[in-house]
Amino acid sequence: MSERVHSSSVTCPVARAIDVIGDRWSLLILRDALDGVRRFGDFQRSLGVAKNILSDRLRRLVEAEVLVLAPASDGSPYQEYTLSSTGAQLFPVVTAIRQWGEKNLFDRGEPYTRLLDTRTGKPVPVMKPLASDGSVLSADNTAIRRPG
Amino acid sequence: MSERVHSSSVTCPVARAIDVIGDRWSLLILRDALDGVRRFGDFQRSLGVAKNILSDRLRRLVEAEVLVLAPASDGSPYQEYTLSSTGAQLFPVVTAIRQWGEKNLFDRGEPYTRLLDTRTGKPVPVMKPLASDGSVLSADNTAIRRPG
DNA sequence: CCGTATCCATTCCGATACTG
DNA sequence: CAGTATCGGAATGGATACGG
Repeated sequence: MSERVHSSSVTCPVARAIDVIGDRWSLLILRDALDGVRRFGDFQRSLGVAKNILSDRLRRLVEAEVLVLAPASDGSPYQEYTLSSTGAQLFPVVTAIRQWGEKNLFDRGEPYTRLLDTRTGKPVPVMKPLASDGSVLSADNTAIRRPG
Repeated sequence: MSERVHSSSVTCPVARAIDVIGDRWSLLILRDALDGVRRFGDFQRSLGVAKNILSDRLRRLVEAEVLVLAPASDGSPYQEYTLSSTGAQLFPVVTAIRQWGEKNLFDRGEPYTRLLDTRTGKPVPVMKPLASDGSVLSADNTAIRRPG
């Protein structure tokens, strides 16, 4: 069911983009994918989402060609969900969201996690800097955020 | 009902941000708000959303302090939904989404609308440039996109 | 381990009617 | 014009149970 290939006839790029990634789980999946998560089970554990929902969202993202199913990478006989070049270009989107959240949704000194450590797979807690006066955060998102 | 002031105990800035703006209608409302839309009826016509839904989303955004209810601005005896400073900082988010959509969700030569003309209130159709080789779009979102 | 299928509760959405 | 109230259908979400 639901044969809609491209977002109907929406001519607004924002609206069309939202049809693809403007969903809670899809956005969270992308966040993880951009941090290197590739396996079904890893997404599932990271997000704590029901498997049927995860399955549905992953399928949608693959259909939208944001994710691509690749044969494997380690020994496992399964497939991985990797970012397509289109999907990789969502980095600025997720980064902008993250920066807005860091700056506006946390109190001073309140700890937050910045993605997962690419090595250990564990969240990396950091502190919102207590810097008193004029905040230094620029409005763009060019700063590299990867810990390593 | 629903007394959640801040997103439960989520420590990921992306997740917390998504709880506020990661909804289809909220994102679309923000898109319009960032282009100067302020009145209930204008949002309603622009989005084509049911009034009860719009009412709900606007209320949420006000509660989250992304939007602020201001007494008026023209003669009308009603209130307006204006962006708070926090809300205004979502510009990079919407811009990043728009750029991704423009670049990846439209065919070459396919027309799309870039927000609304701030004067006339009508959508401004533009063409995706046919530029052949290496795309110039940088990975950041610092470029100003306003037509005028 | 990687999914799919099914059941059930909750939420979301749109249309409509109604108030000030 | 700016909402609120209500109602029914659709989609979503979680928890299993099941099969490759």
